[in-house]
Amino acid sequence: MNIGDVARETGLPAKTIRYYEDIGLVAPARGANGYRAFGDMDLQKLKFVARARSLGFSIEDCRMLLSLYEDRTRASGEVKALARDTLARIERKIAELEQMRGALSALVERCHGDDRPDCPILEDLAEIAR
Amino acid sequence: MNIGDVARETGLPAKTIRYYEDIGLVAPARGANGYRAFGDMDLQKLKFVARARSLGFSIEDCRMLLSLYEDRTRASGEVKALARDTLARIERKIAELEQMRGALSALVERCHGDDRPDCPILEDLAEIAR
DNA sequence: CTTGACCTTCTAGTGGCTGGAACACCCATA
DNA sequence: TATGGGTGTTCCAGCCACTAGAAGGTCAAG
Repeated sequence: MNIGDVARETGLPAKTIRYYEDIGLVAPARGANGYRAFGDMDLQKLKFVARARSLGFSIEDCRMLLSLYEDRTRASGEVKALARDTLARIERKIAELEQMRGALSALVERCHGDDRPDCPILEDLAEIAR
Repeated sequence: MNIGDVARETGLPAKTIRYYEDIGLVAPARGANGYRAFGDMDLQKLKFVARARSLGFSIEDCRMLLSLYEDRTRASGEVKALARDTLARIERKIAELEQMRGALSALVERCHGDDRPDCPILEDLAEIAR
């Protein structure tokens, strides 16, 4: 399989796959022409990583998860701890964004948004700067 | 005012303030010793930016907002449009993170997280990779 | 034989800082 | 007057996870 096929299969851009090779997440073989030759295992790994990334795991988490996945004797506790940390990080981020959304949407609602120059949004920004 | 005072007043790290000068958001005067000498307007601007950043506006948005703020004749519609775009971006990000949270928390709950090697989290990652 | 899709490597840029080195300066105390 | 600690300065490098783009090699169809 060439990189384009893998990109289609995994949904990852080819650039990203090359980057993942660069940082050592996968190590595809090379054909005589210098093209990357991806095997089934490479494809599996990349799908695994794509899924983990979509769940919010960092690249380093993914590296860890891959090695845990390959270690048939690992305890599920390790994986769960990693997942819980990730979940907590996601939840903090959500809370932060919800805070922003609340404040900003209140301002947007109060701003009439027409041709007049007075604007509650700028007033809020400036007032807090006082 | 020296940079340290401004950092205390605005809550921004001194490094960040230097960076803001670098990219042209503020242009403090310089004293004879080469130290930045911040005036009241600089302080106001930095507080304005800090507030705008905390509401999720990008640096480029902040630049725009500052110039809109300085333009006494600008229409509030421009500001509102910028704020609405920012709000939409925040809402998309929240939705994405909530999606992650849902999927990941379901997995975390199903994982017993003890010494046994079977782990629904890894199984999910691998299964989708099939 | 040409076209066009694909592949390669490489450098550099994104956003918004942050860390650290190496040096200058200011002020209070001994 | 020495000195020591807390400030300030510049500059370069690094973070994360890619992404853009240039310059070129390869392959299959018509």
